Amino acid sequence: MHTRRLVKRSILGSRVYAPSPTGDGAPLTGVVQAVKQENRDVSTGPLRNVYTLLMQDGSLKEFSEDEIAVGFSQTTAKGPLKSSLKQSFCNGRGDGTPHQGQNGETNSLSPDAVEGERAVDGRRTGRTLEGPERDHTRSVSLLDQKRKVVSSSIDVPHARKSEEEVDMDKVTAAMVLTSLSSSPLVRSPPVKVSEGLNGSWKESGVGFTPSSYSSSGYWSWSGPSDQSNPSTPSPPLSADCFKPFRMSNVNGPPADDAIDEQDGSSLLFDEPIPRKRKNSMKVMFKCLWKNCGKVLSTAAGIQRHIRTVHLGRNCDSDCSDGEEDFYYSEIKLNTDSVADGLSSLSPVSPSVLSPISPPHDHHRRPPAEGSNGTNGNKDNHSHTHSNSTPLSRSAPSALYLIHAEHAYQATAPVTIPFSGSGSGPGPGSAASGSAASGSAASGSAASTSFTPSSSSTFSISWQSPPVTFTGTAASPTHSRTQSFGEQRSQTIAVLSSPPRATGSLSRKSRGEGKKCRKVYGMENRDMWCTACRWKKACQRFTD
DNA sequence: AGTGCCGGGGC
DNA sequence: GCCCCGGCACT
Repeated sequence: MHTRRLVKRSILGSRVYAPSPTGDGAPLTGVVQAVKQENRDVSTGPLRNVYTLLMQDGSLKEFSEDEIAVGFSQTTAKGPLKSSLKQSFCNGRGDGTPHQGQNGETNSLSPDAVEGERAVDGRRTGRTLEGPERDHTRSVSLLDQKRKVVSSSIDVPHARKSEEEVDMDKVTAAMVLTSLSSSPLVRSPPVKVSEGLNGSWKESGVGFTPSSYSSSGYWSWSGPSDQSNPSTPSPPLSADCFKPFRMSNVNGPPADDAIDEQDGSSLLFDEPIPRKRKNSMKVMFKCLWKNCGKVLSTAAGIQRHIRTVHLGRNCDSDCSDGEEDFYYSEIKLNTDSVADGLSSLSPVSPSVLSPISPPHDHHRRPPAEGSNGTNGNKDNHSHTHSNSTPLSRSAPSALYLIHAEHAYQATAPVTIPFSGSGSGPGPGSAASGSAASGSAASGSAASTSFTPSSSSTFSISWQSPPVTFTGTAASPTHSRTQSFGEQRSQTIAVLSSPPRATGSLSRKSRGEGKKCRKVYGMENRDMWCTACRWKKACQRFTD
């Protein structure tokens, strides 16, 4: 039913026979390029459709509906031509169902109808590109005109589009618009799709014709209802096909920017939107710029971000030299499994995911101990502090937005090392690093960062130097099984909680060096440093 | 148990 | 600020 209606209203692109201007009786073949109505302002008399035909010689001529030999509307249909068309069309549909006479209006009237169909489509799409200016103006007018033509001369319900169809129209339009503007690479394949489409889709009962957008102003295709069927031929992605829509943009349903921001990334796949959505895959683009980590859903967006924010270029993408490409990476997400992917994506950094190793006392003080800042070990303190700074800077900004739940975990020393290149060992080695913590004199260096395996792109560089932290004493295995959120919280606690917030629990381990007591003994207590005498941290033999 | 040292109190 | 001490953590 559906396709039949669509076919009914297919006018543009149809090959018709027109009377020879010389009047010698030899008909000329032309392709309908536009339809308009005459006598529009005349209240009396019926409206008359005038068809602009692209003749074989390339010229454009206008003919009234009475003049051309085609089954348009209710006008005359030349017997043999009509029957020929009808026959071929029925064959094309593959259902043999008898059709109403006006069905033939869409199709070529030439004897080689089947071939003609493709030829017409190919020509039509080609034509729309060959004369941009002309086609632009024409396309704009076509939409309006066609709407009227349909309503006035063809008995077709106006409101044929379901909401799903409208949505699909938007999706398709968005997809095409983005494909046109994002990457030239995606242009070529869709053309092939379109070419094959003219055969296969029609044969499967799908009528994708220019008129399908005429009644509503949207481009659309009317395919099988189950768009999700992977085996379903792709909807027309041809840039050629959609160029008129883009140029005309009468109703302008899709906003370019909005689409670019939302679905543009999807066009990096050579897959139609429906299939991609079925896979629930989403591509995000992460800014790799230091201190940034911004994640956007579109390449254009991230490029714009990099260009404007990091490269300091305010110009449009035209003046881009492609340098932005080096500063972002693509992240593929399974939107099903990563339900909170977006929320967790930005904050997650290798530092967050680093394994935690318990403190060891081969050193009198773990390097991070200096964060206490009360033992007079200024070097340690400042060192740790300076280490934390790059971490903070290099971490995604969203890190600071994480609320530190489970802050209580940040009660014991922990080392959170990670490699700056982000190429550190994966989860498995993280576990090994934790296991080796007992013997790792430089445990922080031996420990490894935890790179989430869910996405390979997490291994991108975060431009952070190795750093040792004092923080949570959760067991290594715990940290391995933690959810990202927990790990984030843990890191936040590390970054934000005062070193001594938990009092004695964060008490630094006892120094192993000689102290006044040992050196001088109880007998010579007067020789002790003041701190030792006062049972404070020795200030003479600091380690 | 010995030791380091934090927190606190008295002066 | 000086001095001392209780008490905890660690070895």
